[in-house]
Amino acid sequence: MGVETSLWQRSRQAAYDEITSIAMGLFLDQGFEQTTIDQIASTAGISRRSFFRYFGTKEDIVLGDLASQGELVRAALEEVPSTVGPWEALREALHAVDALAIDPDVTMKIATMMYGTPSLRSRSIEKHLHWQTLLMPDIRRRLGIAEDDLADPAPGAIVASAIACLDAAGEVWVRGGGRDDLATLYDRAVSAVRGRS
Amino acid sequence: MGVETSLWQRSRQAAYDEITSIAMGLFLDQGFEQTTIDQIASTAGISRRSFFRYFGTKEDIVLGDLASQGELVRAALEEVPSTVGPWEALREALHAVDALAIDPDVTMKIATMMYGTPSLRSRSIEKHLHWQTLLMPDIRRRLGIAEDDLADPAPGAIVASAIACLDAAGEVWVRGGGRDDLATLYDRAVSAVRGRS
DNA sequence: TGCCTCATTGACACTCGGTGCCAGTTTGGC
DNA sequence: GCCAAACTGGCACCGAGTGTCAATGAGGCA
Repeated sequence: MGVETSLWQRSRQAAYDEITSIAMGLFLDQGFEQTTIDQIASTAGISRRSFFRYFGTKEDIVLGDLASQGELVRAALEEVPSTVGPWEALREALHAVDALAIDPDVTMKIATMMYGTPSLRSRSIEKHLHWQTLLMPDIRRRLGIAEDDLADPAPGAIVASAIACLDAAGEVWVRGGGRDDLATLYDRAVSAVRGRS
Repeated sequence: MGVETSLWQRSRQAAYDEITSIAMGLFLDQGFEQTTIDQIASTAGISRRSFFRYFGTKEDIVLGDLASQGELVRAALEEVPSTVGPWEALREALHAVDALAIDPDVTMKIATMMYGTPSLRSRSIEKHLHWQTLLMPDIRRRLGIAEDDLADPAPGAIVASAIACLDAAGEVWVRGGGRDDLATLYDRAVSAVRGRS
């Protein structure tokens, strides 16, 4: 019962958004590692301690959405009819993320920063690992493997490979300055992996 | 000129090995995150500061070898005749790592720790990412792609997928308590990814 | 044997990310 | 207008990692 988004939740969200945008500005301006949390907090006008009530880690400012995006991909994946094969289904599902790219210029800057900052890169991999666990059950189902059969490496391997393809495509996309289309690069990566020309 | 392994280098190596073994003992005993560097240092009878002259990070104690193993795999990969396709060649090359497993019991414990400790897991993935850059040139050659053509996501995708398969296989191997053969699991993962049966 | 040199070492101080705790303040509900 | 619950800021604290510097110890050389 009651409204889902209480007044409190909304103002909290507003603060969250503002901190994010301020921090992002600092990151893009002077680099991720060169920006300290004290700086972010004081710029945002909050205490250092309060910052950690909004974000668990510094990396979460950049990657915070990634966790929820994982849920999004999972939802999209389960929308795909169960007759569709794993690869095709994953292709569909991963397109859900694609739809979020708002400003391509900013996206490019963030992506460049991510590929160039070790701690960010490693955290993003961790998040992708989490995607893997989210998507695996569905793929396992598509392969006709029992829910509780954890002895088959196939589902994990397929999901991990698909994500690896996305990653490889992303890297080329960044290196190319965003000239190519990410979806096209992804398809090319997948067909290379699967052997089909 | 002169002997490669000076007396000094050798004693340093001995100290390195001893610290590693002491730290590993503590890790396996009380967990990675529960073990502090101060504890390692004092147990090993060195100062905290000296510890960081042997290891850049805490994770490097566990994963230090992984970097050099990457070189090993690269060397093994380049041994494989250039007529052999990328997947088969990678299969051969990755077996080079397999040969290092000395004590299967200890290997199992370390692997379990690695898959169960977030920071270790992400660091190990980072190292694997480094493998990727090492192995890509050879695979690019095998695919008949020009050295300077970086616009094709294929080589990176294939290498990353192969490593992802190894990772997925490793996870299942650990979960299964080492009952299955890692090489077999890897093969199964790869064939699942490539669509063959 | 004694000296010179240079790498290694330990100690101290410091930065930065992250957490636990507590007391004060704001906010929503009644 | 009051009460309880949640938010806030400040403080102390921990652990990882780095810079600096003085002391020490071993090897080379006369």
